[in-house]
Amino acid sequence: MEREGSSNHWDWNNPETRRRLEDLFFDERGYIKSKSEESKEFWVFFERFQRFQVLQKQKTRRSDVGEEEGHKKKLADLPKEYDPRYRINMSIILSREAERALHGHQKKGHKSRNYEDIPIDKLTEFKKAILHYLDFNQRQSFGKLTKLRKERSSLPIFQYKDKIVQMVRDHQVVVVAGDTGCGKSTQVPQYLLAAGFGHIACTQPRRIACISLAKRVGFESLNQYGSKVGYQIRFESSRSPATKIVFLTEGLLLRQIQRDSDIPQYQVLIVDEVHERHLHSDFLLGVLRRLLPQRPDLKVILMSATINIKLFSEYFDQAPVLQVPGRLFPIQVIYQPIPQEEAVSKSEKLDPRPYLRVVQAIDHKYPTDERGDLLIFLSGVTEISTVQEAIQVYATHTQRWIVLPLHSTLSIAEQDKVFDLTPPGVRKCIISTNIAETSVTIDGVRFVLDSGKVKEMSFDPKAKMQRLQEFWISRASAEQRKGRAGRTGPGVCYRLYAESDYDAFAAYPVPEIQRVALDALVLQMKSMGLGDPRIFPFIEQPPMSSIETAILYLKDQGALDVYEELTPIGNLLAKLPVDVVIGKMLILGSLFSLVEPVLTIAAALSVQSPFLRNATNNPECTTARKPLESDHGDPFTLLNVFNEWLQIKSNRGSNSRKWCRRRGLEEQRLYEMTNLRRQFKELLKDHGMLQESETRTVDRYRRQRQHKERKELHQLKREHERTEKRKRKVLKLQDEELGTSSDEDKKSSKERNNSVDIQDVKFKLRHNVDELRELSGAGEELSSRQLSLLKLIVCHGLYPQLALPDSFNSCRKDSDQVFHTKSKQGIVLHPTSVFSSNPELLQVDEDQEEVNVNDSKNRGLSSKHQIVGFVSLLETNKPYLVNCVRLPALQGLLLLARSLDTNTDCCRIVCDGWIEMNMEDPENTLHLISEAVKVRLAWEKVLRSRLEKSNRRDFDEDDKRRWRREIDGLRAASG
DNA sequence: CTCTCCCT
Repeated sequence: MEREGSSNHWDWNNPETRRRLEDLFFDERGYIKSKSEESKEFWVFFERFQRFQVLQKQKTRRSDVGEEEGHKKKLADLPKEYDPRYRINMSIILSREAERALHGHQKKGHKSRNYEDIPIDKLTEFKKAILHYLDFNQRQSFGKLTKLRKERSSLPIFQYKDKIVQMVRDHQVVVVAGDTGCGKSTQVPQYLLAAGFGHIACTQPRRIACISLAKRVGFESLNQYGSKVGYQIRFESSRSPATKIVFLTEGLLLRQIQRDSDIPQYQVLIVDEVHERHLHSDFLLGVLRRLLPQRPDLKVILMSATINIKLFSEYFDQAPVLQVPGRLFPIQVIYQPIPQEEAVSKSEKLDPRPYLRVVQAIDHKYPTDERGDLLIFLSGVTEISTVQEAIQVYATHTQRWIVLPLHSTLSIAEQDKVFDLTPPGVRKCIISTNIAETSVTIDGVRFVLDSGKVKEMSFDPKAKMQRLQEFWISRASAEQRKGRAGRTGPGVCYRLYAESDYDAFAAYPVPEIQRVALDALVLQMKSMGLGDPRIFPFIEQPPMSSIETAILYLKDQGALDVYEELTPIGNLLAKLPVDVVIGKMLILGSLFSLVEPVLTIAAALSVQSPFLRNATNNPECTTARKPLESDHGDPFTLLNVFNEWLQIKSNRGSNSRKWCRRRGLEEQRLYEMTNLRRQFKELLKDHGMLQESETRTVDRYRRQRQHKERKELHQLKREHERTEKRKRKVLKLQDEELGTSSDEDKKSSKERNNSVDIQDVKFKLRHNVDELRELSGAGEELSSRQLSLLKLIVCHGLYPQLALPDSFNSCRKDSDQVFHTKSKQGIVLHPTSVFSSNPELLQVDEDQEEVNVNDSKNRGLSSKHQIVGFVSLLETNKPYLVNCVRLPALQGLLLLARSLDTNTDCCRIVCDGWIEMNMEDPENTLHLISEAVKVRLAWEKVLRSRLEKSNRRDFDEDDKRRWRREIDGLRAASG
């Protein structure tokens, strides 16, 4: 009776009821884990199932069709091949408690559990629902699996499956050449795994490719391998001991080889996209060629587009080649060379008219209800803006296009817009750099418009200057660009050059190794014991002058000795994943109690600038940025940005995303910096340059709070992962009258604020913000003494990258300030530099002189003169100094210059044979020089002894005391 | 008055 009664008032939706059922049926042994994401999914299913059953009862009350049959037909579209044999054996899915409850075997002692008021028919019903749920899921998986099998077997490469396996069995090196869409990157690793190979690594030039390939391959196997497919990139890994296939970046594999040249952890190495000819992949091929005889059991598969295959095959002793056809739709090519008068416009600005004409032609020729977006390839950001402006006018007028720029200096949010959808009858017009050639793949592109131009970085070894210049693309690039039109259907490629131009293009782009500075490469080669880099058998030799320049530079920097062997410093530099310049800062920085800001600056100079270019036009942003600017130079501005951001981060309740947006900062770059500085710190510790930090004592209250917060963060992360499915937004047309964009921005930013900031969650799981803030001293202002030491450390890293202001600068306007280096005259400040907008900081201000002469030692000397340290020299339209620091000339040069020459009466000092200082007080000059020499000797001694001891961890107390004394002396003298 | 693109 009682049971009947409670059954009538039964409510499946009662949370308490649900909790109790979960307790009873879901446990650790069960297929549905209690409180798991799956249990949530189950309840969603359950509600549908209940509704369905009610419906079904009404319909089939008098029908002969069994209830169960009915469900099966309605619940899912299942393939005919499904066989109920695949069903899970029910007996194992229920917890013991549940079985007892169902069979009424509850023992007296278990009364506390109190299931008796749950009616037995409800228990049975619930059990049935679980059964259906599991069955439903299995059928779904089964359906997915058959669909995937079909897809996989329709890939062009599928025909060659056995052939590939056989070739790999028979040869140590195999080349697989296949064009876009043949499926080589996803299938080859799986074929090899299925054939019994294990420990498979597949390298990719880009991080995102590693993640998406691991995801795709994991998905194709329906995660039946579980964690058997994974990826590993810097700072991120989904690898586990069970991983059989790992996708990793070329750079990461090279670091692994540097640690253990035999890489015993791998049996098969697949090097993908070798045709792209990146510095890393060319080097990796060289390293592997050396390794093969030592590892006869190692299998290497090179994967390439069908480009220049002979080169790769020959490099590996005529390795066999398998060519696989690609799968692209046909693409019509239309050559439309730019008329003479538009090709060379007077303003030297790109003429957008030929581009606009193509857009209009598309509107004219193709009905708006036909699918297809347009992708325009241009060489650079300014070109994109010019063309964008012109097309936007037309787009606003016709309401048929949404114009989107795409390049790497755009905020990540803006880059992601190219994946959004358009309203019906509207096409996307994506105007892009070569980022869309390989790195960003946009489906749905039907039209490609190719300018035929690309900007490429080259290197001038004489001035140690980077040069960014525009060139014609290669035929290979032209084909790659064209191919972007045929991914989802037949396409059209408009080329704004003549077919004869195309024929005159180079066949391939110049490999990176032949264009860039090889400092880091040579250093790494030395550290890997690869011998003389001049005679290393690269697949294609870099210019000998590049190698010589690199060796000379490394010698000059003390990384190589006269025999071109690694010095202790060089050895350490080779292990730091940064430019030599940054590595030197880190090494010197670790000798002082100023490591923390040095770590931050080194990290900041190793990532893309967090300052978004777009925001420079926004006056609100520039005002909000003002307080972050440092008088001392750009690296210090970056330091301020990081420290301020960290303050915001550790302040619960404040929104760092909003803080960044207001200042036009890309927060992602700050996250990257946090990861980098931690890696630097750990490497310096590993090599004995820093002492292990004492474990901090945290009071119990705080520990509890941290524990609770972490739990919540994990919960948020899981929640996010469950609901992750990226929803593509529908883009809006720009309003004809006034840009509704600002309104739109506000709205979308609000929406974004409401959702979980997953980057913030991940960041807080990875780093202890409070600890980070306290350790990095983010809240504290540096004393002027610390600041001046910090500058010296930074400039010691930069040395000899120093520039002198031209003596007539005070007569020039802000943007025309001229500087000189030893090897290059007439350089200007990059407009992003603080000094560019505040050039007076670098000028000798006669009024200020009075104020400065309060230090007796410096009386009458050029302490007011400033020299400029810079991180890099970049020539675009003009040669620019990038990332500048100012340094008091006298102090800086005395402490940094390689050579100091004086005349007999000491009224002149010539530094490094090019900077001359006129001294007013010869007696004091001598004193200063001897002080400087003392400091430099101490500096060197400390460094050497630290490096020599770096293999031993046990510094004795005497050492420490001595170092501290010397460093203090040094600090006093240089402050 | 401004910078192609990756990566340890």
